[in-house]
Amino acid sequence: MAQSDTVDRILNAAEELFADRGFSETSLRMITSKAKVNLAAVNYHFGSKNALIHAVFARFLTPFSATLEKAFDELESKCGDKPATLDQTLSALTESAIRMPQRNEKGISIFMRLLGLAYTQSQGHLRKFLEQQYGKTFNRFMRLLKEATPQLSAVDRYWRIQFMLGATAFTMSSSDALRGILENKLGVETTVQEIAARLVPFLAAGMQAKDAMLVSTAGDNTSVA
Amino acid sequence: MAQSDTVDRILNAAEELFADRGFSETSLRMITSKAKVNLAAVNYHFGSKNALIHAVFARFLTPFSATLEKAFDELESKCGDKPATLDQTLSALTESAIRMPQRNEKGISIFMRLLGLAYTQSQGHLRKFLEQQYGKTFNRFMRLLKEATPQLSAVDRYWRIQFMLGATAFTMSSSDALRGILENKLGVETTVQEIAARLVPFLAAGMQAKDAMLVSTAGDNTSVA
DNA sequence: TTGCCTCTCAAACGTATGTTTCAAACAGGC
DNA sequence: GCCTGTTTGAAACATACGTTTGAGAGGCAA
Repeated sequence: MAQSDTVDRILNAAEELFADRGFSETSLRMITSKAKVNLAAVNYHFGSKNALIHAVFARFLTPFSATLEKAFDELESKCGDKPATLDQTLSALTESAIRMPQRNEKGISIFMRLLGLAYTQSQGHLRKFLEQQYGKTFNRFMRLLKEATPQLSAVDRYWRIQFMLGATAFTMSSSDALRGILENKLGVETTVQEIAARLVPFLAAGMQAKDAMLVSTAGDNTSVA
Repeated sequence: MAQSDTVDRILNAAEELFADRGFSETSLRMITSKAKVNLAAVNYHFGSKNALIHAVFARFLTPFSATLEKAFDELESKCGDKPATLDQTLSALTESAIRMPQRNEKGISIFMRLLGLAYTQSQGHLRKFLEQQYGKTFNRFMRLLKEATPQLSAVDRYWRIQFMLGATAFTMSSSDALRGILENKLGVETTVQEIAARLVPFLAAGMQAKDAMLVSTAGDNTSVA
């Protein structure tokens, strides 16, 4: 009983503190005092701070990538040999995220912020870990995106995927702060589910925008459907 | 001669290292050794590490916000009492950024990445500094965006602006790396100007996307006007 | 020259970090 | 009971950090 209890308490505390303050700004002493365990417990159970970071991600990402693979399986079998649409592909992603069993009400938002930090904050070891652990699923998602946007040139698709990733990672990485601002300014509360529901149509519209490469400053319209 | 030389070398080194590694991950010793100046020079000339961070931002943002204010002046006088379009507003921004005199070829991309870090990394002091220093210009930009998208609710507009900022900051921040990948994979060269030209229609399409809020996963919807 | 002010330099300071150590407490099988 | 392997605890370790100190170098006016 002692073992798993300590490990979980460390993971819970670390997850929350990392999401709040980033990785380098969170010390092991903050984590262990929040978790009410001894300082040495982290190195005893995980080996190092970096390994703890990996464990925090693995605890969420391993079941999530399994769920996502299943969702992709269903999507592909449902579509037969037709390619899935862009909306279907993006929705498979967001719905898998939302349906994950959550430890508490903040579960998703904490983890979205962590993912954003992982992408933004240049932690070499983390990126390597995520890539070799979950790269396969990520590449499958990219393939689906490609099949869903056959009208785009490879170059256009490449850049627009970067735009999508940017909007997502950036928003999620600061979503707590943004939500706070929104509540103060407009008096509205927003859940992560709602943000995702707003993000998907934004991204889908952007991905399918008509090219306006030749329109420069002086000119006028960019036709958008 | 000694003075300005040291100050500039510190600023140049700090700018590059911050963009590469983030603020907390960059030590004063890294900065001073890259700049080939004494460690104490930072505290002598700037007072503290935080003040150095502010100075790095101010060196770029102060002339940029002046350029931007001028661009907005021209835009508003050109449009008379009609509101400027979304494309015009976004283009005023990107063109002002592109036209800024740059210290070197990496100028823009480095600074875009810094802006992204400032937003993502929870450095309270930085956010306060930027807000009180350049909040006026930022609010003017927000007002233009508001007038350019009267069809959006305040909440929708708020989130979509966050998505735009994310896509922009994220893409620009790593545009050097992304450009390299693109050249290797597809054999195409891309300039920052071309990326901006691709980004603007993507953003404009996203901003003007039809809402799909009622498409929800399981049961409940999230009512937001 | 002398005096003054600005700037540089090497060294040190105090603090916080990740990690290690080793003894004590605890569990379960014999 | 005793023994064995696992887990906790308080303390210390080595290192890196931002910052401060005080001596001295250099330029410039009187």
